[in-house]
Amino acid sequence: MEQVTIKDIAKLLNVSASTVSRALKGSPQIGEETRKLVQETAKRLNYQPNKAALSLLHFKTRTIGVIVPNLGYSFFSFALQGIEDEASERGYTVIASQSLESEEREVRNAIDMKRSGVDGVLMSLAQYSRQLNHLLDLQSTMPVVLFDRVTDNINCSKIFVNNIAGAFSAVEHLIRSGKKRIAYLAGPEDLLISNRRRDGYNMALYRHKRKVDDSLVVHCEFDHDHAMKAALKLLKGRTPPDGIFAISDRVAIGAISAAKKLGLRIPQDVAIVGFNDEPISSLISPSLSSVRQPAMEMGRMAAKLLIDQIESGPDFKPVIKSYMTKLMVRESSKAK
Amino acid sequence: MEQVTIKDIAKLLNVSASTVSRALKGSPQIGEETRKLVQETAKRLNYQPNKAALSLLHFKTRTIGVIVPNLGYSFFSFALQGIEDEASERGYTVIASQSLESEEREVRNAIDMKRSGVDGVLMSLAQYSRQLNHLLDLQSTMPVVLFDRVTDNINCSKIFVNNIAGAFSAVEHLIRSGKKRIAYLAGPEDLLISNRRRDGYNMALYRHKRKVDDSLVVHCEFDHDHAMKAALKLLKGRTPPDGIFAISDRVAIGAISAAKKLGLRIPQDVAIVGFNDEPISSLISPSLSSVRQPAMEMGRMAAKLLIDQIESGPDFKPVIKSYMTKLMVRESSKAK
DNA sequence: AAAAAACACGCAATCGTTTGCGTGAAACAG
DNA sequence: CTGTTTCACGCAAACGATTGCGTGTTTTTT
Repeated sequence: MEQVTIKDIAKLLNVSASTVSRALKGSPQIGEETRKLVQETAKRLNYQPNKAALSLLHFKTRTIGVIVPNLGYSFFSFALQGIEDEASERGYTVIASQSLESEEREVRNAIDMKRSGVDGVLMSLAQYSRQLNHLLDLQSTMPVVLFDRVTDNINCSKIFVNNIAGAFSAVEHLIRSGKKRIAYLAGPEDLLISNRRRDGYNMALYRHKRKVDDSLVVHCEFDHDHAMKAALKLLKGRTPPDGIFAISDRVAIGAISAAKKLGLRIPQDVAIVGFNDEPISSLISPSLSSVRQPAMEMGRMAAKLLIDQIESGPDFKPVIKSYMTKLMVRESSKAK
Repeated sequence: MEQVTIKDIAKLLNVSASTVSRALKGSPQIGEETRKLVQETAKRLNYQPNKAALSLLHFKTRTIGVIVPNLGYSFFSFALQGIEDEASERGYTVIASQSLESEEREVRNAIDMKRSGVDGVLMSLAQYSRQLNHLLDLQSTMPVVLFDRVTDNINCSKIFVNNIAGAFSAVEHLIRSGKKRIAYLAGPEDLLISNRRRDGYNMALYRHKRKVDDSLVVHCEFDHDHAMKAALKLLKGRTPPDGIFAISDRVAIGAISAAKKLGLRIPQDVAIVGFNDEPISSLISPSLSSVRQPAMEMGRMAAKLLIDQIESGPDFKPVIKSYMTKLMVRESSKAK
């Protein structure tokens, strides 16, 4: 019931607490017999070192914090899975929280993390995070690693996918399916991943000698309603697109809604490709083509980098790591 | 940078650590002047009490654990939001983990929680949890509260929706829409929420003087493929249903896929109603009718009960609380 | 003016674990 | 037989915060 302490073992075996502590760590200072006896007793009593005592001693909690926009986005819940796996293997505990795309909440979460005494924080920025003071503040106290929604304005380890290549593959696929006017349904104007994907979009057009038409790039927020309105505006224009590349699956689904509302056939009249490959995307109708990211793997790597940095001291230099995406072609963009 | 301790303040003001501690808590034992001086200095230096030291002293970590099947299910990510809000307000930290519907993982998570020294655990059972030893074990050490996926075999506080009434409203709605043969696409055989919803299903049929046909109740797992196969079997039977009530939205979406595969019109040939009201349900086509649960509120209440119990000692008696659902009627079941 | 009460604060132990230093006993060398 | 290592372990301090008890000073009471 109550936790077994080192003192309990010491009393039981008539040795001192120091001896027990050293025996458990296999210190050569302790005799063979005593060591075995202690180790066996510890196992028998199911001894678990008291975390609070260790924290107090080492100023380390062996806990990492995770702040993501929304765990309901399956990209993040998969990433969290990878984070938990890596952390658990290395003896760390994870505390996770959601910013719900709100900067205020993100700041509050960051403060909470600091107060909880985590050893480091893993973060994916909220859509509206502009002030990065809370991040800088956090970083002055402990290691911080960014993943997925990163920013150039912070110098730290970062994990993300090759957004340029991912967008390139999606747009090239639309071009090869015979689409002539391809739009990009982008995220907020200064969101890095949105602009990187725009670079990929532009590159694909350039490579295939299409001219870039800025009126085909429309910014919207990550929710369904904004996305649908933005798509409606595009599709009702004078020269509507016949292909849409969307920054996320949720935005792509907004575009599908818009197309259906206008009576357009997908993919004949307008083909649509999303990003993230949410599980739901293969289930809706028409099933949605999407760019898949290795979410779990990215989460695991982010956690690995963070823990490496925590354990390696201050002379750790930031690592930037990008992953390749994979285009999943489905009905929403299939050439007949 | 480094955390300010009570000793730093003491040294700075030339008083003892005891005085600082007492002054910060407003003890009457300390003189007016000293108290104010200490409190101001503490604020100025941004003093934060060291959690590890407090844990060591009180055997409390002010941390609660959460184990849910999958944070990618929006019900759980919403519930987690409520949990985090309540916990944060009361000065608790939350560590969350996912069982991914696997009992083995659930057990591992429970062990991790115990080792992390949480003060209590909030849990929603994995689909396949049968052995409840890990739960009993956990409960022998600390308070445990179950929510949503509960079981009768553990005596503790529980939070869930009125599954009977929720199912009743869904099935009654199908009956009133003129459907004659209504099937129930259930979850695993011995899952409590599945059986409660079946009770509601039966009640609605009984109330409207329909006879219950056991061949219309089919069990399946919570993923899309199992659901689709089960629905196909139902719909290809000799006397197929013209209405389907599914245990979850994901299962309902499986049923929609099945219906589309068979060329059936929704809702004319077969109407479909799900459970959980995931955000995606209103976006797909046809939009899915669903029974909504107040997820955030439930999470908040579960956290409140858990923390109450943690803080109230061993004479706490379990509280069972159920919430009402709300039927959201959409295209998949709309009577023309 | 002496005794008693009130006040304001410090000392030291405590929680569990680690670790530098010290110590008694056995083993060994000369 | 004495001096020096080596071995195997214990003592005590430290990490930060709390709290019962003690103590010196001031104020009040008689």
